[in-house]
Amino acid sequence: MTTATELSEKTIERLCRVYGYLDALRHRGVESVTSKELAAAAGATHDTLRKDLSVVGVTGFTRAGYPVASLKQTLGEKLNLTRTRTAALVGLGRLGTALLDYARFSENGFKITAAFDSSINKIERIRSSVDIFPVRRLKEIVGERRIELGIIAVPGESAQQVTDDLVEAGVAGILNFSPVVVHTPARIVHVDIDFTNSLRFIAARM
Amino acid sequence: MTTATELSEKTIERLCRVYGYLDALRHRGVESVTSKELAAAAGATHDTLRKDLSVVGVTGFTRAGYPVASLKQTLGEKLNLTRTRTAALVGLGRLGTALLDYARFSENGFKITAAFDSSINKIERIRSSVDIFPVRRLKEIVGERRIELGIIAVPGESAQQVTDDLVEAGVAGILNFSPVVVHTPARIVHVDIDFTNSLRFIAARM
DNA sequence: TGTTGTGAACGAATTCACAGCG
DNA sequence: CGCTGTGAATTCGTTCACAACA
Repeated sequence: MTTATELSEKTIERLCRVYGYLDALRHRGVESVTSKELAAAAGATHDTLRKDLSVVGVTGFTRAGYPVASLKQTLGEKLNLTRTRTAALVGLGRLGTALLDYARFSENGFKITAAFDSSINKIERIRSSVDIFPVRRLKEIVGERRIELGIIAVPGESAQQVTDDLVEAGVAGILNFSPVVVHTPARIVHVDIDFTNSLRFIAARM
Repeated sequence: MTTATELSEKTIERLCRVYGYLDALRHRGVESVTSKELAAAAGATHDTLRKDLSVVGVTGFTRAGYPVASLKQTLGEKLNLTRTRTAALVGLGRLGTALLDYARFSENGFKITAAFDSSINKIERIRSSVDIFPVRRLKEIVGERRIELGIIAVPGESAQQVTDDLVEAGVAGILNFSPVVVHTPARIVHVDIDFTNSLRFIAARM
């Protein structure tokens, strides 16, 4: 049943985007959508996107597009996106606090259930419904609460240390906003997002 | 001289990371570095990274690593990263204001010279050294000031409109933080960063 | 020995081309 | 006719293997 056909990273990324787009369509009351439109929303061609869909077993809609609701449901199951995930946020600088109440996380099944900073000052000052702790309690709290994801918004100097602590505490995934590439054991999935590097990339190509 | 050997996107991305890492090494006073270390900093293997370097003509260091300073210089020239670029920031919500004084931008040759929001309220409230304007003046200001880059931090609903305006005003590159994939003419280089989708991607893989 | 440089082999991903369905 | 589904061809990128150098 669960065809663990090892989806490629690119395929997963595109299908995740499609999933989000289908959600938006559903809210707008749209019932049917073509591969071409989905491709545009995912930033791909329709060939590629249909191939992605066929890889996860979505097939048989050989008429005029895919039904929004059921496709979303199917993708949600295939990508394991139906369950809400808990996350720990580390670093409450400007970016961290912006992420702390980034509404789109909670609207899409990601719930930040603990946040950490090294400055007692900040911990006391920030008003939030999320529990905030000093970073030295990271391993303890993340472990106890069985938090699944780590979101890193600390300076580059401490990013690898925070990564190691999160891994030791048992998270399965890490989203790293610091400007260094962090390293994890192979079983941990992580993504590095470096704003400055994205600007460099753009500058180098223009 | 300028071997426009059409670098691949992956190569550019990695070399940009290397460039940033070399800068950090230089500040730490390190003078020499191996391809292995550069590869780790870029999240790649040393084979791949050496191939990247050879593509931009960096070769001939067949002994014990590359000299930090001169390699940084060379990459800076090859990637066109030596000149400071101006950027316009659109959207001053939580993320936008965080980006407004993200120190790493200015430290790395990117200067936000104008910011825009649709809310007069916010425009008046935010204290910043950057000039802030109502978004309806975007085309006018970006055009006049010949701003090169656009950074989008508005909700998904307005992202494509803002994109179109930026393109019309003449920017050459766009960094889009909204949760939709925006579309531009082929001559414009743009990258879409969708936090929620990155979390989805991680969740789907764990 | 440890490191660079590079052609050759390999593998992955996209695009092409076309059959089939409504 | 427009859309889906999929094998084949092609392009692209990485890894391998090894020579050369210090």
